[in-house]
Amino acid sequence: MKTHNHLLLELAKCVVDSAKTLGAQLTTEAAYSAIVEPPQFEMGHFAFGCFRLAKDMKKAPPMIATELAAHIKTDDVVEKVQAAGPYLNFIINPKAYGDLVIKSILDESFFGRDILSEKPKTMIEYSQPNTHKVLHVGHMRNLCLGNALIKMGRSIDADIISVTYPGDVGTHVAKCLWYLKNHYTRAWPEGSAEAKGAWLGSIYTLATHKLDDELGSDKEDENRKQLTAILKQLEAGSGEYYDLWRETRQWSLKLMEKAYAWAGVKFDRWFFESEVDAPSLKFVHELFEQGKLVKDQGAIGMDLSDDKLGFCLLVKSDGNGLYATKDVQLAKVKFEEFKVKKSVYIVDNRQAHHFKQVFKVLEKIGFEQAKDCFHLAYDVVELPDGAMSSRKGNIVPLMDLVEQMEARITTDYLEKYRGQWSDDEIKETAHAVAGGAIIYGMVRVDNNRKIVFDMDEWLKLDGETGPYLQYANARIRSLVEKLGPVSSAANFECLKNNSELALASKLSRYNDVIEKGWSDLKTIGLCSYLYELAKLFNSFYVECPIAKADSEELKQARLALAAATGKTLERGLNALGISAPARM
RNA sequence: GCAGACGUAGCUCAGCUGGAUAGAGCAUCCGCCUUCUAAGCGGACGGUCACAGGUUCGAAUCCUGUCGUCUGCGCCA
Repeated sequence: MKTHNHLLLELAKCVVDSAKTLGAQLTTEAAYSAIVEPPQFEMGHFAFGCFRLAKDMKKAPPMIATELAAHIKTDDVVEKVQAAGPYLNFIINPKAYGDLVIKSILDESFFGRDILSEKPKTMIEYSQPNTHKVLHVGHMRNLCLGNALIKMGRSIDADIISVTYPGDVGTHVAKCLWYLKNHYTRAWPEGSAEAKGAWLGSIYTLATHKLDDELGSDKEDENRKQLTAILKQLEAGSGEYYDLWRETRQWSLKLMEKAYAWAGVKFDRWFFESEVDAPSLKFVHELFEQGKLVKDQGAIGMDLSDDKLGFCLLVKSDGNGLYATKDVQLAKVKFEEFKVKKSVYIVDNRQAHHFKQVFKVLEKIGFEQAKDCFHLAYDVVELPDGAMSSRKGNIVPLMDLVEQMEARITTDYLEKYRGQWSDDEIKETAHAVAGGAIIYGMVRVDNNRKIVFDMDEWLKLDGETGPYLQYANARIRSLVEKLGPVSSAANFECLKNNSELALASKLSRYNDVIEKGWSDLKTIGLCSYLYELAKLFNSFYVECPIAKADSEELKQARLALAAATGKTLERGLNALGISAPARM
């Protein structure tokens, strides 16, 4: 493990030295990783729990803590050390916060530290929306989660390729085109491609309704025949439906691009289902000929019942492939063409069984990278009245949410600046704040927990929200602008107030949080951290005036602390995919 | 039936590779803008951590079982 936190490293060395005088062996790494934060800051800024040492030393932890404390001298880093039960509590010298934390944040060396011990080439696949369907808030969770993880990873120099995998072929496309051509009587809309993309989603909904309604009627048979004929044309790559597909597909993709642009998401590579479709069948047939797959009831697949995964179907009895077929092919491309070592799939948890099967198949056909394939499952977004479905007609289209959010932010908060700020800035700020609210809302909940999307709740911007973090940052920007320039040569020893020290202490943890978030592939830790940081700042802001500080040196130290907080907040927000407006 | 996820305050959620008195936000109530941005700050109220056993010096956290909710389990994606 890398001991990149300089402050914790100093404390760890202290503990090791002290333990040595007592005759106990302890590695620096072990000491480093055993340092925690006490429940209350007043008790100490950091603490070392003596439970591990208790076994080696054959003494009770409180006794060890007392003995360790007696052998630690205070210095530029440790201002005070005291045993409290089984813990050794450290109070850090403000000078150390200045030297080891604030200064390095201000010159940004803090953020450039070498944190990861391993950097395998990692592909992260996320955002797999279907063309010809509605792009709704449910898709936003996947998008925000993937983008945040990639931003976090890249901020500490992880080697990542980001890819998306839109579903541009399949029965859903056929249904949409079928309705459009045969049953849509009104004029097609004019306007932008992305607007037509959104309209296309509504056509798909109409199509499913009609097909459902006619199920069991005399039309059912004819409908099925028409859909099959459409699919044939799409497969053959010619015909009126193929031409229509090419045109309409483009509209949906434009809508996706608009959503991605809004969220600030960029992909290194777009994989389309249509491009892996044919090769996947070819590949699976090769595997069958090599004897790696079996035929059963006219279909081809792999029997995984020994692994308690059932039968993985790869070619249907009608000769067509399935979802799993394409995923096997796509994985092959990822391994062979992109040479990835690790492969992460961000897909909702209903696909857990599917991916277990796919990864097992990959392993059995000889891809040893299969063991480094990981399905990052997350639970879905629901509405208060249940799961989102076009059938129930309870879908919140993504851009509806965005527009409502931006409108609300403008009227409630930004209109007062009209005339004072440019119209562009108001618009950009509304965009940034809406992004903060939506993205933070999506990534602050742990992956395996369902999100119930309640529009009214989301439009409120108090409490633990993205805008709360952005607001703290905007306050800092304003402070620095009014009271700057910021000097990192300030005398930090005059920071004595706990609200100053707690803030500095929290700053020191930033890299630890990012590292853990990336290694766990979770965003929640960073969300909580930034919220706590902003909260500590807001308390500090109220308790510790900067402009009217008792002395010039205190003013400078506080200003530097505030500026360092701002840099960290901005950095952290960006690592979640959230932008930090200069004022709001 | 089998498998997986979840069950913590009225509501939404943190905390979970065992460790100090279980924490936030929302809602409700009480304070704070002539002073650096009130999208803010301070305080009050609110909990048999689903239940029952077990492991341990110590369990919301680990194990087993029960109950409840959700999801998945061969020709959809």
